[in-house]
Amino acid sequence: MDVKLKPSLRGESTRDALLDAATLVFARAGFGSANLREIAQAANVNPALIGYHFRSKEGLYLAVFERMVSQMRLALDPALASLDQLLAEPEGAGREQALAFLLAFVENMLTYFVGEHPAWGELFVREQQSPTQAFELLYDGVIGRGQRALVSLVLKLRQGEDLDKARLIAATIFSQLMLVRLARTPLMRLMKWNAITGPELEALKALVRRNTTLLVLGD
Amino acid sequence: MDVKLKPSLRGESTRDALLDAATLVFARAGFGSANLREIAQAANVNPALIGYHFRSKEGLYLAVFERMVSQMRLALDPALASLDQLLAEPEGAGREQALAFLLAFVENMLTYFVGEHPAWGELFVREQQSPTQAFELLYDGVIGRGQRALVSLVLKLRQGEDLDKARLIAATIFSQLMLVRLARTPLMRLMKWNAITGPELEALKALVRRNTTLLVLGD
DNA sequence: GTCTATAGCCCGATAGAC
DNA sequence: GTCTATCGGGCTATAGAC
Repeated sequence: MDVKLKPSLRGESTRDALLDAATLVFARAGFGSANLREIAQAANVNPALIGYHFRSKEGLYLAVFERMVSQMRLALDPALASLDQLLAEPEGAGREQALAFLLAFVENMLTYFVGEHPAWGELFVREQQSPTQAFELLYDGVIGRGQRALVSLVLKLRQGEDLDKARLIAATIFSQLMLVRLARTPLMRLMKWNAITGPELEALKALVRRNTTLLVLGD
Repeated sequence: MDVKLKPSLRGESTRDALLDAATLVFARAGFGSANLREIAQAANVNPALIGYHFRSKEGLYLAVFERMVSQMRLALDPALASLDQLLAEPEGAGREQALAFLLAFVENMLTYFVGEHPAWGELFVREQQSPTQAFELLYDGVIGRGQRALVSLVLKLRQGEDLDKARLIAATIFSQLMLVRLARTPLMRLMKWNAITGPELEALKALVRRNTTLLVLGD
């Protein structure tokens, strides 16, 4: 009777260990340059188990994104739900709350990708730059939703704005968030920073708040 | 007497063909995933000649960046020279010209990387995201100079501004330019574009002008 | 589910003829 | 300078024992 009661307790833990290690290695090296032996070693797991659990390198890569997207949605979905409430208010009302919401939204994304989950930030950027099959998972799960949220907020704050212009403004706000991931090295040289931890992150948050306010309210 | 008069006419042309092909392949695949046989085939050249002309894959990669940087400087250096003249004017004078210069500068960079040399734009972004030895060539040749130029312009337009804040504003302006390279796919989906050619590039130029003006003059 | 062992492939580099 | 041929190493995937 105890057979199959916990059919995969051991399997689950090696699966998770492989996903953790793969997240880091794929983030650093990208799909093509990542090495399955290295991932297995970092996970303290036999390399052949990758084939057993994920079928192939590509299967492992996609599983990393599936888990990442579902985790991201735990943070994103509640925010989107409260945004829907905000947007339900009549046209002219709630502009102040909309701005506050927008600023909190971008600040949280910055903290999330830079401070809390840098490897996810890397994977996120890599797939946008060189999309693979995993891009669809990302787009359906978080990118598309995030874009629509930003566009809605921009429209709420700029009543009657042209839709294309609102979209471009939203895209600009979004792109700022990747400044740190993308241009990390030149940024650190320019600022004479040795790392991006507490104080540097605070400076970036203040910058992003300022920029976002200007971009969404300006002209 | 005619021996050695043109010591490398044939060699030069295969060298150039290899550099042209390598630029495209490295831009698309990155250093690690690029394939020397594919490069040789695209250049219509025997694969063994890569070793002869560039010693190794890494040698070829660095040669691509050396050529790219020297070409970029042909466009950048005259602009920086005229900027020096502008900056030589007394503190309060020349603000209008400074803004015009800044807008022309970012617009030209956008045209350069998006419309004229997309592969260079790719290589440029890749090295910032994952720096290798080639990053030093880029930084000394163009990135560092470009950063300093942007910071000078920001300071000229915001007299007495805190240096760190001026640097961060300059970095933001710079990051916009990479929006297209970095977030090409999600941007095109959001805007429902099929390609980024004439009209789309014009829309982006207008956006970057607007954003830059707001970012450099705001609050 | 996990392990060992290895098949089979692709890649960068280079020796050596021309 | 260019070509053919190949070496040696590293990679993913998998067969088969436990």
